[in-house]
Amino acid sequence: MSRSNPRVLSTLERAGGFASAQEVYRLMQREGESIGLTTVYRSLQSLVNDKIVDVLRRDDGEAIYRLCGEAHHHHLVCKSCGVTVEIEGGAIEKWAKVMAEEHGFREVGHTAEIFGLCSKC
Amino acid sequence: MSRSNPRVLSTLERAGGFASAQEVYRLMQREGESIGLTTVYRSLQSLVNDKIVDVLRRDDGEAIYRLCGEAHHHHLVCKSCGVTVEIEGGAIEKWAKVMAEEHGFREVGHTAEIFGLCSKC
DNA sequence: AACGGGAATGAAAATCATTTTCATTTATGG
DNA sequence: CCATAAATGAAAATGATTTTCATTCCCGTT
Repeated sequence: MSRSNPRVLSTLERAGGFASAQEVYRLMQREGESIGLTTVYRSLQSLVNDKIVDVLRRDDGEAIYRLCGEAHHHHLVCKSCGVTVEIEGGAIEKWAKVMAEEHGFREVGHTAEIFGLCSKC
Repeated sequence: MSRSNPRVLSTLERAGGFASAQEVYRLMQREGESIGLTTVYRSLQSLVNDKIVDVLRRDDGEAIYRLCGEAHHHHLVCKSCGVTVEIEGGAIEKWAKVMAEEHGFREVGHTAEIFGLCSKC
């Protein structure tokens, strides 16, 4: 087995929110870090095993990672120009928790996004 | 554009529950149907566009499809075994609408999914 | 300092689902 | 019939992820 390279975790932190393995890798390259893609994948896997990061899937199937317990937010995205607003999801948090309990689910997380046309578009 | 090959839909129905494109393809082959993998993918995409089938992701990132219920709903998905429960999203509908209005967005839609471990896993 | 063994690393190849390309076949209306 | 668009599928391309494997690094022991 292999343990996580600390620079990977630190980069994921710095990325804020979700990032895919490829994105973490590109980010590290851009910042001049010398690291292999393989090591990024291995480190992220290890962090997931250790429950230090969560893993989700984007619509296109790419795996995205984020720090566990990191205060998360949701997005309001414009379909046309792509502008994004971070929003609070208080109601959602509650809804997710209630729904999960109702059906006997544990260790629940959730995703939610709102998309539409912003005032300019 | 292309329309859905009816045999694909019929096979997906017969599969019951979720099936991936590859599985639908293999199933059709086993049943002696002559069809190309490309056509299976195209048909499934088309069915998704037409909101006739839902698409989700397995843990390994493979896309899985199944016939869609009628009403707008959200999903509670088990990360481990993939079992899925359709749930009402009253709170979410309201939340999405309020948030959108607050930021001047129009023509809004939303996505929301809850995932966790079901009682059996 | 030299040695040895296990862990970590990363380049390159392998895998696998999915998409794209493109030439061919099929269906359809005029 | 002909023309033209739609459908089809084999093969190649794509892209994320995993595997392989040779090399390097680390660390405690002689």
